Amino acid sequence: MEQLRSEVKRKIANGEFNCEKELTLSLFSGKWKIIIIYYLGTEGKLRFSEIKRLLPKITHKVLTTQIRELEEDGIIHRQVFPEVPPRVEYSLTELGKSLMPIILLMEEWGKKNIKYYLS
Amino acid sequence: MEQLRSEVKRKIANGEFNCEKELTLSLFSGKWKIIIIYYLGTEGKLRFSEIKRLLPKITHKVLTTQIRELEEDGIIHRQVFPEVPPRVEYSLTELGKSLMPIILLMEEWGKKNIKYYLS
DNA sequence: CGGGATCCTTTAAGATACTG
DNA sequence: CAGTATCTTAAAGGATCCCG
Repeated sequence: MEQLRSEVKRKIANGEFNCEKELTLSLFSGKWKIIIIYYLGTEGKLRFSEIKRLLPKITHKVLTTQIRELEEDGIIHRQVFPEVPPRVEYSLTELGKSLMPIILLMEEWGKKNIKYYLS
Repeated sequence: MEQLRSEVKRKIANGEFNCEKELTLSLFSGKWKIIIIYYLGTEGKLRFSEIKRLLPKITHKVLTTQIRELEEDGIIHRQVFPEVPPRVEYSLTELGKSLMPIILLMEEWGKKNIKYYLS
């Protein structure tokens, strides 16, 4: 993997994590990150506008930020096609793909236990 | 389980979750929550001051807040012993215990992949 | 189409002091 | 010992506008 210039790296360097699970959790910490990773994991690759369509309530700028951070953390890969208008496709890196079991477990837990939070 | 008056419940009611994994993730979302749940999961039960000792950098007030939210979300149980000075013991509820596999998977992922974020 | 810059608002977290 | 109240700070998120 190429060199990362990520927040995670900075937090490790500054001793801001108490343990490794906090590192993992920090990768999901952003209002839309887990669902972006999930969609890329199930769809394979998606264009910027396709992700945007899947998340109608996210704003353009926020999607850009979330994607950029995931990229800096080595979770997603960005491929630019030099066309006009530009086309950009996103996909999970191998590291990103390895997060899928965690996400699926969270999905499963949520489906099973949401009943405790209803009404 | 007794009635919950939690943030999660409110977010469900307001349609703030896109999917069930976001519900699950929200339970961990607080700077110290995952490690508090983890310690209670491994230690069984802990007093307020014991948790505080395990997390030297947390402030008194923030610990109170994190604990209170976890309690409202049905993740931890609070038992007060009517003594002077007061003694309060915290432990995971069954719902809280069921989160442990997710946390352990995150811990494992972090230990395995932290190398990508070092140097 | 995808992205960056600026400004504003909201929320979480931290500091501090006080209480039964 | 455990908890509450108030104030301040910092960061995330969101609105809007402009650009190749």
